[in-house]
Amino acid sequence: MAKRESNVDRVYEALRRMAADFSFKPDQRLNESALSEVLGASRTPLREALNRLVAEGFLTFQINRGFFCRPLTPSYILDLYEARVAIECEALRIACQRAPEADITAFSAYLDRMEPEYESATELEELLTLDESFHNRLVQLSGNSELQRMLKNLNGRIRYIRLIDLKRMRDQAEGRAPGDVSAHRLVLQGLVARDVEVATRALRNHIEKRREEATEAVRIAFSQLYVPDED
Amino acid sequence: MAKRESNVDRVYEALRRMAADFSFKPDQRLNESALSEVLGASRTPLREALNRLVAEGFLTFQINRGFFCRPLTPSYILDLYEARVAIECEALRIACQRAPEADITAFSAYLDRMEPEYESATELEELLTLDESFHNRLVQLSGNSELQRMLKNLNGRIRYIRLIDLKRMRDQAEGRAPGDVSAHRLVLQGLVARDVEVATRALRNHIEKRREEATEAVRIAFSQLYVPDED
DNA sequence: GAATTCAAAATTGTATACAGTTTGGAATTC
DNA sequence: GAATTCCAAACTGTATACAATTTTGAATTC
Repeated sequence: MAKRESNVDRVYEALRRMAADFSFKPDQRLNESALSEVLGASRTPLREALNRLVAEGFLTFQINRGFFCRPLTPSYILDLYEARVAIECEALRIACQRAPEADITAFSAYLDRMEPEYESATELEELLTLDESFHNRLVQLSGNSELQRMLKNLNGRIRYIRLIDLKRMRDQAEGRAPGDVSAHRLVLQGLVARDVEVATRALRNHIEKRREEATEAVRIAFSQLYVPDED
Repeated sequence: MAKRESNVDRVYEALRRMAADFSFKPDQRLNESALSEVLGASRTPLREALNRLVAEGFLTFQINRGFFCRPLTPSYILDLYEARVAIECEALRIACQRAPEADITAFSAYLDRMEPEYESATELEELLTLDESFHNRLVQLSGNSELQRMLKNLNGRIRYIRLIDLKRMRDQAEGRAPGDVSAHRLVLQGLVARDVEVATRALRNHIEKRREEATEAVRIAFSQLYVPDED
């Protein structure tokens, strides 16, 4: 009965969540002693986890000054979404070319099964998890572990941005945030036909549309957040 | 006079090099005490560096059993090269669409300047560095830091494979390993014309051709390396 | 002689101590 | 009162010690 999760893993997960949610303010310096107390671990495992997060792009590091929360700028958001396009469209291309017919059928069935959940989801977190799940499964169809790893990393860093976006959508459209079901259907249609051009065009359009909305949503959220702090 | 490099950075670089060169055997378990002695640092900074390398995909980790060298399988090589296609082709697409004319001109001049070096390079390391440099600069033209980060990571993990490939090429073709100058020129032509389709097709073909050669080279190198070890 | 048990040795996991560096603010200067 | 100096407090960097876990191999069993 070997332990499944190490203490470092636990600390890492907690920190990743805090970094993704911006529980730390952008550019904030992280105090190791305070964090180790909050997380119930000494500085040794804490720093191991922090080093992982730096390598993954969640945090930054300066010698003798420690670890910092990453700032959230429009160009950073653009970079992340463009990277998503790169990863997902290439995965989709590969899937069109060589995913087994059975896997595509299963993917199609998955989308059918999820559609009602999409339509009825009320929690933003739930909606986001469903959306992420669609994209993760799409990349899984490529059978490429590196692309999956990269998408997982991007999703982790983009999650908070998407929540801001979804929140704004819901606030605007009396309580309904769109689930992108139709956009996902378009991608699936291209995949089923194994038409690389049609499928990737649909996916690219979908992600880029989301990027524009998210950038705008973050801009608005920040303009409301960073009101004059001076006295 | 702030120090530029921390001890962890130094240890990290040394370990990354060892991992990339497969100074560790595939799947080998790394002994922390032995490594810390070799690298002249205690286990605390050593483990911080090892955690970074796990996050970057150079090593793997098992709880209570420590750090392991990553095995080098054909499907792993395929994954890495496919990820390169994803990153580089999307970067090229972005560059075609919005790189400043001046940057493209400078890139073209760079290729002109490098061509003689390519032709005269004798060391494999030198040739490889020149080739990596071309691809890095190409992705820089996109202005996307995430894509640059991802390519840097992939290049680090793929370097040893490319060396095996170049070595085999040179051995086969009496002392001349091809510098891919003409393939690079084709990509540049597409970029100068800002023709996304032409440019990305040339780049994709180039990388995929390299992948096939590299996979074969590694297969041969390993069949010679892993001769019957039993007695 | 193959499988099993078990304890010693080796190895990893982490708290802690302390050295080295940075930070913040009081004292000083102009 | 703005700028500068300097020192104490806070914080990071890392060696080390020891606890927890895994590995190894000798002894034992069938």
